[in-house]
Order: sequence, then C-alpha cells, then structure tokens
Amino acid sequence: MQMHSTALRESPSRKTKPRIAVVPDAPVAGLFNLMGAPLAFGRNEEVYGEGEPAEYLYTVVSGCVRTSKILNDGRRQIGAFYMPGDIFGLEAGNEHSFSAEALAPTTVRIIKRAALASRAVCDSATASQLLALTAVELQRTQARVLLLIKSAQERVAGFLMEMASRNAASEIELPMSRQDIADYLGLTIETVSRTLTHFENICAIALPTSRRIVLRNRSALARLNA
Amino acid sequence: MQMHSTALRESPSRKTKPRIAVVPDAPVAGLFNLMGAPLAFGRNEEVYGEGEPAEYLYTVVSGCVRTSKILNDGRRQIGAFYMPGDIFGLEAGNEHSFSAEALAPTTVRIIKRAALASRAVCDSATASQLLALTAVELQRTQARVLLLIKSAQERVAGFLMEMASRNAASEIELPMSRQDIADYLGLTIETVSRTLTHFENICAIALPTSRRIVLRNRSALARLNA
DNA sequence: CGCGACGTTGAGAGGTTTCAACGGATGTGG
DNA sequence: CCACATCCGTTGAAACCTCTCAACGTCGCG
Repeated sequence: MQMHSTALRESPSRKTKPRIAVVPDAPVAGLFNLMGAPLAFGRNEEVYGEGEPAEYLYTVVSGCVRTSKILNDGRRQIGAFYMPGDIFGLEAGNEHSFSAEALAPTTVRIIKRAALASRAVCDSATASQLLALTAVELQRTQARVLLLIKSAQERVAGFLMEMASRNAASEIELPMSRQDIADYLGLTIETVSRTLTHFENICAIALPTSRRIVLRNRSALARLNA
Repeated sequence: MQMHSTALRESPSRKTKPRIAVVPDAPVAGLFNLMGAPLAFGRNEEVYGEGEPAEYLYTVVSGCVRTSKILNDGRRQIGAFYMPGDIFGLEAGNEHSFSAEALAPTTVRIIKRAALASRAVCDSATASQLLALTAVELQRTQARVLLLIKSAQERVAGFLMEMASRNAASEIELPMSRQDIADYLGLTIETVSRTLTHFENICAIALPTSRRIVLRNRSALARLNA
C-alpha cells in the first residue's frame, strides 16, 4: 500500500464567527432564488460531515470549499473544490458521502433539499436544473478519472489548467494547501512540490508565492497534460 | 509519460448480423417500457462512437458493453462496463464523450432521448428516474476515483469485488480482456496479470481459466482493497 | 525569539512500467 | 487432421517514477 496522504493534520477551528456577507449574486442556476440568508464559515470549519443526513444544497458565495473523505487506512481523499457560484451538497442517497470544509473564510447560501424535491415534482424546470447539476458533477468526476490514470506531471499540469480555466487570468491564487492538492490528485505532498518547482525550472510557470502561480507557458502545460 | 495502454488493437468486426433476442426483462427502471425492439451486436462491434450525437439511451439485455475513449497520446481509457440491466448512453451534452463497444455478443434495447426528455417535462416520475440514473452513474464514477488513487493491488482487488458484487456468486466469468481491465484501472496489462497471479499464490483467488475467477478469500481481498 | 504550520529539497527504497521472450488457446488453410 | 499464424495471457529483468524518511527553510504569530 503506497501513496501516503494526510491523516487529519487539519485542526478544525471555529475561530471565525458567522457574519453576513455582502456579495453580488454568483452566476448560479435560477432555482437559487429560494436560497436562505448567507452563512459564514471560518478557515477549516466544517460545513457538514460525512454520514450526516443531506438536508441542504449549498452554493458558494465567496471563499472556497473542499469536500473530503477519510479512508479507513487513514488516507484522505478530496472529492472536489468548489469556487464561488458552484453548488455542492448534491448526493445520490440521503446522507453525505463526503464531508465539506471551508478552505478559507467562506460564505454560502443554502436551500432545503426537501423543498427542492417537492418543487421538482410539479415544476419540470426545477427538475431539469437538478438533473443538469448532477450531470455537470458527473462530467467533472469523469475528467478527474482521466487525470488519475496519468503520470504525476500530467496530473499537476491538468490541475493547474483546471484552476486556470476558472480564473481566466493567467495568475492563479490557490486557496488550498499542497496537502489538499496532493490528496486531490492522489499524490504525495512532496511529489506535488517537486513537480511545481520542475515546472518553474522549465519556465512553464512562476511561483512568486507558494500559493500564487503565474502561467508562463500554457501550451507547454497543455502538452504535459497530454 | 508513463503508463502504456492499448492503441486500437481491436479490429472492429461486423461479422455478427443483428438478430432478435429472446430474453426476460432485465431489472431496469420502469421508463423502459418505451424501449424499442432488441438490437444485437457482435464481439467488438461498435454501438456508438465518440463524438456522435447522443440520440438514444441503451439498456443491456444480455452480453456486456464497455465505453471507452482514446486519448490524444494513443492511450485508451475505459469509461465503464455495463452488464445486463444497466443503462448507458447518458450524456451531459448532446454528443457522446465516449464510444461504446460490445465485449461479447450483446443485445440492447434503445429509447430516444428526445422522447424521454419531452416526457420528462410533464411526467415528473420520468424526470426523477433520469435524475436517479445520473446519480448512480455519478456514484460509480466516484467509486472509481477512490480506486484510482490507490496502489495496483488495491485497484485490482477493488475491481474483483466490484465484479463479484454484481454476480453474487463467488465465481466470476470476466467478459473483458486483461487489456480492458488494465485500461479501466489505469495500469498495464502486465501489472494486472502479475497481481492476479499474486492473488492466486496467496490463495485469495483461483484461476481455472484466465477469464474465470473464483474468490477463495473475500475478506483477504477486502483487506487488500483497504 | 521561539514555536508550529507549511513548503521545499535530498537520498534511498519500493512499486510499476517497459521491453522482451515464452506458452497456450483459437481459427484457418492445406 | 495437422501445421501455422494470430491473439491473449504470463513471466522475467532492468529502467524509471513515485513514495518514504529526513532535514532544512520560510512565514506568521504568541
């Protein structure tokens, strides 16, 4: 059994107290007119836990959320990263198969699943939006599978491209730690770090800060991504 | 770039001519009352191709289907294996992102997506079945991600458990080649082969034939699966 | 200043791939 | 019916990649 990852290095902190966020509406599906008031979470604060009943759907207003799961051997698997406008909390069953934590100070808005479900029964627009949401999630997960069968370089390059595609800009501010990236890509923190400095050495990227990445040569990255 | 996989070793054959299958209804969602007459495909015959418009949904009546995709570097990625009762052809967009081929002589039944979509607008039962179908697909893909971050042994063990869970019996007849398994798990054919013989050596399985696998010690496999 | 969380770098061990050869099963043609 | 070609699966040895263990550097903060 190879492939080490974090075993709960994160200390769940509840330092940040909930506050009301003043942020323009993110580009979410129309059904989120039904959303309640914004909720705020501090860094590493848990939005919901694995195994809890999945009562709500969430949309990120500001900040960033990761979903994760601890395997029985202690390794951690990241489900996904959600940026402003993204919706998470969707589940096939009635309870969450991942837990969700805020990567940074984050505000989300919630909607009751039950309300959505009952609405979907008569309102086909709501139903099709739910379907579309699930389909998008499926597509992302399939893209992830495509990454995971590749080499470390390709995985990291693919990850950078994915992050860049959300920002449009060529400079990315990563909200997650190296450990998060490693657990997301099924690599170790050291391999991620080494790969990034390798990319810097071949001038594909620049690393002004460890959390800030400038894409110098996108086509080179795309080539590495194969 | 590590990790070699097949580059189109299969020769698409159209030897088998379509015939009518006489098989009891598989345990599929109720909406498949709308299904057309059974269609038959021969070994390695293509059901649909990547990039083609996704006009139909399919359900496997007998046989087995794999979905696959050729990456631009020639490697092949298997999307999934579909057994009798399974439904495939679901797509987020309007065209297939994978191609589908019969692994063995196979019969499927089809339904027009457009018909389903228009029906879903007024019939919320149909809509929720579609949603459930997509959710199941999502869950399977997430399970796949969980496998892919693990070691070769764990992947193969997990694959065997997955196959066994569909058969209930402790003896599995694999419809797919070693290469298919390798491409599904992101490993090489040699690693898959070696891992299987290793499992045989530790008496976790028996291999009467290369395609036939007897599970001798499920808990040992589950442990390897971690 | 010193501590702790985070990130980088190095060296060695281990796992998986690569390249190669072999054996068995299947199907075809003589 | 047998010889042969082909496909599929297995096995071996060496190269390569990633992990593991360890040390060091940086940053923010009490």
